[in-house]
Amino acid sequence: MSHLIRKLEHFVRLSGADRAILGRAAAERVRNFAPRIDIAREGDRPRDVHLILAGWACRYKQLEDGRRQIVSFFLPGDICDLNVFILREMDHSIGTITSVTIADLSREFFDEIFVGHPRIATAFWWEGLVNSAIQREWTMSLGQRTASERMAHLFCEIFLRLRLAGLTREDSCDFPLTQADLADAMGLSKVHVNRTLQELRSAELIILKGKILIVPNLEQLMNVGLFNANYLHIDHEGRQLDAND
Amino acid sequence: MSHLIRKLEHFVRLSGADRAILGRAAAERVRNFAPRIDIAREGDRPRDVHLILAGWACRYKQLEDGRRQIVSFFLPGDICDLNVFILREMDHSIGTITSVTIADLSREFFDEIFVGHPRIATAFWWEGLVNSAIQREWTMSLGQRTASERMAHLFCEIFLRLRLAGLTREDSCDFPLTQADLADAMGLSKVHVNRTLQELRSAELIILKGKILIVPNLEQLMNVGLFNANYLHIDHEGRQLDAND
DNA sequence: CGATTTATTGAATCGACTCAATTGATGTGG
DNA sequence: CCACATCAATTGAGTCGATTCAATAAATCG
Repeated sequence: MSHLIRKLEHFVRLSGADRAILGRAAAERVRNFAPRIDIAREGDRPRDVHLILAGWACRYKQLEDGRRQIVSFFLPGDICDLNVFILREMDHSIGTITSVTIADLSREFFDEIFVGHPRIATAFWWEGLVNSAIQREWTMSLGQRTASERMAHLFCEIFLRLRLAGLTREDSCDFPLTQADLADAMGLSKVHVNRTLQELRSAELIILKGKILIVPNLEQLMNVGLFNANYLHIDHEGRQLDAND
Repeated sequence: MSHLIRKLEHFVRLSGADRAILGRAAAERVRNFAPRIDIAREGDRPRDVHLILAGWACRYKQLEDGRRQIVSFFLPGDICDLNVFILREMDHSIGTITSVTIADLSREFFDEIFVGHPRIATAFWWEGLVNSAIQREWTMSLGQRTASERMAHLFCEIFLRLRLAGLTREDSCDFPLTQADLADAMGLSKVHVNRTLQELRSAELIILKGKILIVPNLEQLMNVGLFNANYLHIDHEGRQLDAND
């Protein structure tokens, strides 16, 4: 939960009461999943909105012949689409990467938020808009960036998103993705991911070993990935809505 | 306006009053744009939510070195992100393809909808969720589909979206995109788009000439594009919210 | 510790790209 | 309404980024 609050507070400052409501909602229906398990499958009826409390997960889609694309990653503090439950069926699957803890948030919780807690509501809107922007940026990456630019870009994005959630050290963070995961996310073959990683490593842009990523020089990596952080909208803009305590 | 209503009614049946409200909102602040003009630019402060009344537009992003990616198309009846105005600046540009007529919808209009008109609010939510799903599907296309699959898929998507808005004849529709537009949208070179089109044409999957697209056999085209319409969520699911008149 | 997954390397191939030139449309002003 | 200018579409040839297939090395896990 703290990861969500930490993230949202980059946009809107919440009151103690706001934080308490979020804390309660996230403590109610908590579930744990093993690594490499589906939380939801394409075709399922969406019931609740999931909040990731701990661990990494992803959305993915698959073609009949097995080709698989990871369309987004869920990091701690991320929420899947607000209001999904108005749809009849999932158009994609959600699977875990590591072991994952989620909280299921009910329709009623959101009804309550949207009528009585405008600051949280605004923060949720912001979260959703940023997720859309991330999806657009992935479209950009897949369409225009070369393999190494694309990888560098993804490393920047994940590093910054983790930092917002308070999940980085100085210049390092956990990084549990396998090269196969990276391949599925970047639309590249495993072999080429491997070679591209070697390239980034020998340029001393990243150190990636034992599920830990070190970014010695973020600015440099951003340059290589043609990374512009504007799409993450990390400006404290909700000021007019700030709580006073 | 009628295109928006027509589209939304695939999900929620609206009342006469609902339709009237939408009609009024869309008549208030109407603007016209010439073809190949920017409606909004990356970096601008977002002021209003735009509703496309007529014509085709697109969102696009550009890298410093000029590489350009169209990340989505706007067709008549489409709305750009709800609540964009809470963000400080645009992370992408919006440009016209043809001449375009838009209506600017204000913050106040949405406040009114979300408190007093739950059916419209639900329909807007649905619209937004479908747009997210479309963006994910583009990620899938760019990451996994081959050039010809990708093109076939796009033709299917556009044809179906236009049909929802009431903008197709039997098996044909307007199609004002140039091969350069297609290239920017599909992450391919112009030359390769040209060759891929020839391939689809000689397989008699499409007839594309003079800005008119004919799809002689949609089912066949869907097979080639590995197209599954589930992501458009065109099931009349909001039934419980239907108006009675 | 063996078993399985993950990472690495080499070689051959192919899909898509670039460059460059040509043909065909479209549109505008005189 | 034609002539010219511009933009859009097409074709050919050579190249390159990324792929596939296959084998090996290194981690990780029960």
